[in-house]
Amino acid sequence: LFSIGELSRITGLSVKALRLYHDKGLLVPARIDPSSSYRYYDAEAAEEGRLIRKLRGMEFSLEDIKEILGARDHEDELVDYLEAHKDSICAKLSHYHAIVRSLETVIAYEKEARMIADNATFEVEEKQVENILVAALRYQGSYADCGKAFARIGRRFGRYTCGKPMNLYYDAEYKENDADIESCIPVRKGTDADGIVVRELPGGRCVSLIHKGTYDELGRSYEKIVAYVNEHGLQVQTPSREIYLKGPGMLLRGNPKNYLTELQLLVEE
Amino acid sequence: LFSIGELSRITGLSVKALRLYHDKGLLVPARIDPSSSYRYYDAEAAEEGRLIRKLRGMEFSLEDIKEILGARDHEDELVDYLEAHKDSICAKLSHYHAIVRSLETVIAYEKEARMIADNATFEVEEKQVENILVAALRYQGSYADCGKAFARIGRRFGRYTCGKPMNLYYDAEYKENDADIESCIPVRKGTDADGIVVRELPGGRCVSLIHKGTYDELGRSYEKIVAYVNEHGLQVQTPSREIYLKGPGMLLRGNPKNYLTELQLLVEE
DNA sequence: TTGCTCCTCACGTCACGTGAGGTGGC
DNA sequence: TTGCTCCTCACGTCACGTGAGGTGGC
Repeated sequence: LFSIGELSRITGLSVKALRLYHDKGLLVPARIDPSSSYRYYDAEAAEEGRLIRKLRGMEFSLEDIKEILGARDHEDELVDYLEAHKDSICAKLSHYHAIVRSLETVIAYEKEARMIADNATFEVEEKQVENILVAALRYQGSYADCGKAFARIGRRFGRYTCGKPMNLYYDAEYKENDADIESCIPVRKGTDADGIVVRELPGGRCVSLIHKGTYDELGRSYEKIVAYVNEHGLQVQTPSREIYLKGPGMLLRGNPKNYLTELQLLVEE
Repeated sequence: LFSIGELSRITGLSVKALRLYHDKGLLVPARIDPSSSYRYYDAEAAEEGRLIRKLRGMEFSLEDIKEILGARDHEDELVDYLEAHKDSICAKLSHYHAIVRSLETVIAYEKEARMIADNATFEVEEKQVENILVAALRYQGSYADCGKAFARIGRRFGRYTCGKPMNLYYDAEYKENDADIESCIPVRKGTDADGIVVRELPGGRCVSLIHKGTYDELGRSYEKIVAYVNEHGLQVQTPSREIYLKGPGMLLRGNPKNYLTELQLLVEE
């Protein structure tokens, strides 16, 4: 016969657990010393204990285990238990998969933003931009409306997106309200749907400046980029672009001081 | 301002949860009516609530969430939290994967046994058996020793096994002790190791009987098969084979009355 | 008065872990 | 006496859910 401590070492179950299993009638000692109340277990209990440990390792509840031990002899029932349990574990698996995927998305977004911030000069630069395919929604409104627009595009084209969201501004000057805005998200493919147009934005020579900070302060960066354009006698095309490299994420809002926005003015070659 | 019920509907969090979050300082009402103690929340709280719900959906603990909300502005910290959490979820994923795999193994074993039982006639039959590659351990001992032998082979060749374990008996008559036994498990491939020999068992014409029940009762089935052999004037080869189609599984012992054991006597063509 | 929303305790869940305080034999 | 193993409460964990019993305004 084994004392509780010995059984614990044999089975790998804690003494506390063994006492609990006794209380619950899962694993009952062969003998209990009447004077000391010491529990003594037999070899069969050791086997049972090992089995219980395996089942606990598979996250069966104590209640389930009791049923399984009780239904020892009826194998169809056992298989049903196992299958039901397998299904519930599979459900957890896909749940955790989904969590990992969204965590990875968020982490990748943050790391990319860090990369961009580390490599940016925050000075006006000239560069070539490629043609890009986007899903686009054009409307009259204020900057504040673009959140809803991006959400709407995201819902339709979420699985095809392949770049940062951007706004195109068609007005020559800044307008608080009733601005002519086109909100775009780059996509790999897609067809027009729900008022959203899939089209190719033409690339070309462009003047670019990455702005770091809140959107309120964008004006200063616009000043800088316009000054550059004038200084170099460049001919600016409409629309201008604002690319939201890092903004309030889908999950975390982040610190607005770290928001990154690229201003792009396409110019005549 | 929203009442707690309204906020609950907006955020999808239960009223009980919202009260708890208030107690824990996670989501504090904008105003508390002094006379009625009613909680009133503002629009910002609604945003917070939605965020908390997302984070809870990702199985962050309330404590984690408090830290995350507190570290809102320090993005490196946030990313660290997310990555740590991702790692812990990935650990769970692989744990659950392992559980599903072992459940599937057990379920498949039970279902196969059911299939065999359903298709078996439990009468003596003649058939051809193929050559099979096995990992084999030969020893002098009693039937009771074969459990250890199979365990030892399983440890070495577990990943290559592709069939039911079997014993070969080299003695002409039954011996309780000091029997000459070879315990084998079919394998896809493998090389000799640890005293275990990988070799090909020759096939051929054989007389077979599937025995249902405990091992104690095997004698009766042996009687039956020997009677058949004699009746048909067949020449039996040594060793005889016992194939354990269904026995005490690795997890569940099952009902010994449902154990299935195939007796095979190879005979001269 | 009835129905609705809100309130505050207090207790339950699940499988133990963590003491506290005590016993019994070497 | 000290150290070890065992015992029995009682309480904590985590994020709520489930009442019970009561309030306040329509």
